[in-house]
Amino acid sequence: MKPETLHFYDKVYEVVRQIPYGKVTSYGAIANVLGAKRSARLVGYAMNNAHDKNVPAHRVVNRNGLLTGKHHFQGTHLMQQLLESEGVIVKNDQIQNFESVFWDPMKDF
DNA sequence: TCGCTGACGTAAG
DNA sequence: TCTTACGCCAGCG
Repeated sequence: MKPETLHFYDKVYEVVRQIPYGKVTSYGAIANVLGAKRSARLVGYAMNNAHDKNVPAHRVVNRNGLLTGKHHFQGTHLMQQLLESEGVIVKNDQIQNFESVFWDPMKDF
């Protein structure tokens, strides 16, 4: 399901909400699903607004599995805490076993 | 209304 | 192999 009538940001929110428990994905993967591989930035920037959108932004990391957006969370390690509570191992802002917990949005579409 | 900025990713030098 | 530059779109001074 890919609502193309919505704005790019809204599309991002839709995809992020599809991320299952205990899984994570990358900005680039989301951008790719939206058909704009080069718009990975927008995905990240969209997350900035996602704070008020009921979106699990903590499940979205960059391509390296790095928690680049953790600064935007309340607590210093809130993002890490959330991920770990879901079974995702995080160390030094870096997701361990990234390939194991990585969820490809393409599969759901 | 115009311009700057912002959770990334890829290509090229 | 490492560093630099560019593209994408929306929100907010």
